[in-house]
Amino acid sequence: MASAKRDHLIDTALDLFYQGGFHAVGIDRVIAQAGIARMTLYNHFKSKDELILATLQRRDEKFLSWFVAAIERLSSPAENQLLTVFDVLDEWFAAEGYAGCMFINAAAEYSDPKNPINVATRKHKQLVLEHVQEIARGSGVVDPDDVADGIVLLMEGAITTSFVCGDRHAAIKAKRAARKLIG
Amino acid sequence: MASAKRDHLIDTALDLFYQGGFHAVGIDRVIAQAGIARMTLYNHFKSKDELILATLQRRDEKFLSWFVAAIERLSSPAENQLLTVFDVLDEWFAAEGYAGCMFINAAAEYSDPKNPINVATRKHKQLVLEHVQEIARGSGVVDPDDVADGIVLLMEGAITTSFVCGDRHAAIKAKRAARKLIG
DNA sequence: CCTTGAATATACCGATCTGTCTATCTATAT
DNA sequence: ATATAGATAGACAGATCGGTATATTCAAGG
Repeated sequence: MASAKRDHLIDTALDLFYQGGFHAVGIDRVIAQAGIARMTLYNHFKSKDELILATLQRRDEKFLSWFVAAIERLSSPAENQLLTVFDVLDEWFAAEGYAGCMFINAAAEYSDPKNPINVATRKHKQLVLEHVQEIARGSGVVDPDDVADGIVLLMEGAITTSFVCGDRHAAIKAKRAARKLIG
Repeated sequence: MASAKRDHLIDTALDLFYQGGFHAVGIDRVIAQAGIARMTLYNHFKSKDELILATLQRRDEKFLSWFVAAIERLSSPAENQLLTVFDVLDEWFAAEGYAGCMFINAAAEYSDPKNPINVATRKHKQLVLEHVQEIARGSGVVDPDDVADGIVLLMEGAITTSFVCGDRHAAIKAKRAARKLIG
C-alpha cells in the first residue's frame, strides 16, 4: 500500500487541488506535475475521487499536527491558549500559497452530504472542534464547550474572511473578538 | 438588454450553480433546465463566465434585499438588531435547498483575485460588512466598527459551520457568542 | 541468470465540455 | 403584407474529461 510513488502522487495532487480546485484540475495535470505515468496513478487509486479522498486524508493529518504543534510553539504562559489559536491562524493566512481551508473548498464543490468527500470534510472539522474543546477545558474558562463553540465560529469566520475577502487582519480581528468572548 | 428569456436564464443558472457548483454544472444542463435554445444563451452572454457573473450579481441583489428586509421583520424593540442578524441567519440555514454562501463557494472554485468572479465575491462581502456596520453604529454600541468586525466574523463562521458541518444550531451558537461580544 | 512485479509510454475509448454555424421559424411593428 | 429581430433545433468543432488496454522497460530478489 505505502509506496514512494503513491506518496509523491498524493503530495502533488494535494498542491494542485488546493490551489486550483477539484473539478478544475484534471488527472492529466496531476500526472504531468508529478512526472508519473497515467497507469501508475490508476494502479494506486481506483478513481479521481479516491485520489481526492487520499489528499484530504493527508491534508487532515498534516494540518492537525501542524496546528497542534504551532499552538504549543506560540503559546506563552501569560496568555490563554484559546487566544494563541488566532496567532496560529495569522501565521497560516500569511503563508505563501494560502488558499483558505481545503475542506471548506471541498464542501463547496461536493455538497452532497452522502458523498464521501463531503463526509471527510465534516470529520476534519469535528476533529478541530474537539481539539479546541480540549484547550478550552484545560484553560479554566467557565462553560468551556460554549466557549469552544464561539472560538471555532470565529476561527471559521477568520478563515473565510481572510481567503474570500483577502483581509490580512482577519485573525487579529477574530482574536480581539475572542478576548471579549472569554471575558 | 433586459429580456424575459435572459431573466429566466439567470434564475435557472443561479439555482443550478448554487446547488451543483460552477464547474460541475455545464451549459447543457442550464439550457435544458431553462428550456431555452443554446444560441439564445450565447446571444445574451458572451461566455459561461459572463453568465456566472450575471448570476452572482443577481444573487447579490436578491440576498441583500432579503437580508435587510428580514432583519426589519424579525427585529424587536427589546433586542439589539446586531443579535437579530443571527435569527435571520437561522431562518436562512433552515430554508430548503440551503447550500451555504454562494460567494464563498464561488471563491473556492475561482481563487485567483484577478478573476472577475473572485472580485464579485469580495464586493458582495464588503456590502454585507457595510450594512452590519450601519446597524452597529445605530445600535449605540461602543466601538461600533470593531463590534461589526466581530459580528461579521461570527456570521461567516456560522455560515461555514452550518453548511460544511451540517450544524443546525450554528446560528444560535453564534448569537450566544455575539451576546458576549456586544457586552 | 532468470523471474516477478512495478513503472513506463502511448494509443485509445466514449463522454462531455464550451462555443460556433446555419437554417428555419415566429412574432411584432411598420 | 412585409421587413426585422429574436428564438429555435441541431449539427458540428476542437478540446478535454476520466478511465482502460497493451506492450515495453526496468530493477530487485531468489
